[in-house]
Amino acid sequence: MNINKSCSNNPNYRQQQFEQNCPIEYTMALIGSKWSIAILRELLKGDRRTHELAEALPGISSKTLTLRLRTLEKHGIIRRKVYPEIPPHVEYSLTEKGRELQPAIAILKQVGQRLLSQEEAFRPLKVNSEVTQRKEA
Amino acid sequence: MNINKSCSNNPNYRQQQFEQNCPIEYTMALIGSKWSIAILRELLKGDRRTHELAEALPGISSKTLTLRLRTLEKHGIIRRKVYPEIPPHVEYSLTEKGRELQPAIAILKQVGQRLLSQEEAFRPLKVNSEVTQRKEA
DNA sequence: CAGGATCCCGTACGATACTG
DNA sequence: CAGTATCGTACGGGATCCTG
Repeated sequence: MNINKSCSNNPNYRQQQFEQNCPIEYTMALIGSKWSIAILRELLKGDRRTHELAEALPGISSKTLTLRLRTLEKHGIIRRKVYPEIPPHVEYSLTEKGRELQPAIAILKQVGQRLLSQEEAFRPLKVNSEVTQRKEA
Repeated sequence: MNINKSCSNNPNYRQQQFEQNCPIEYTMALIGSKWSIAILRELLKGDRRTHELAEALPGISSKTLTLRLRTLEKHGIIRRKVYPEIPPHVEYSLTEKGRELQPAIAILKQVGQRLLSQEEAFRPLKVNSEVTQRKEA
């Protein structure tokens, strides 16, 4: 596991350029930016036109939407189909490769649920640094 | 699944403050920032002193390291033990809650490996937008 | 309708000191 | 050794306007 070493001392973390070697960084580059997962979740439900995505993701800016879509496309995660009509018609769909992200997204959700429930249960949520006596003394 | 709706139109994504409801956002708040996973992976190997972490994570600044550690601690992911000695001695360890992040990290790695191998296999890596004829016509 | 071009801002992170 | 304080920067992302 050379991941700790090679992974994160990388200024371009979560950018188009990443360490090229670290699988974790690669995944994070795909799903780590703000709207990526939301877009992917939407496309997991089915193909979507641009404005359908925009409407399903209230708050996203058109700039960010296209930027994320371009990046995902670049990595072969989604496919972009242009129907040369007027008005324009563009449809996005997940590729097979893109569907492989689903388990990752699912786990992120599962783990989050478990951790959230624990957070509610104990309600510490504040720094509870312990001061301990010397280890051996 | 109200996640798309509630999840990501949130300006504080991946910050200490998050939507409080979305599990995915919560997980991303924990592991989404640059050095989080690297730190967690190191602590998964065993308890670590501050400088041990710093040395294992070449490139991280002391500021960022402590910031990440504080955040993780705040969420009950790690534990901070202070041995009041001179020179100071602080030791970090994963909590039980923190260990639950391991499967997520593992999946991120697995998925990344699979996707990376496909990337090498096909080497498209460029935008290959298709222009298609009208759907029905 | 899809999306490019600008302008702007918050902030996460790095570099570099400096303390107890 | 562990951590804070300060300063500077890059960049992700929002808002707005504009085009084919």
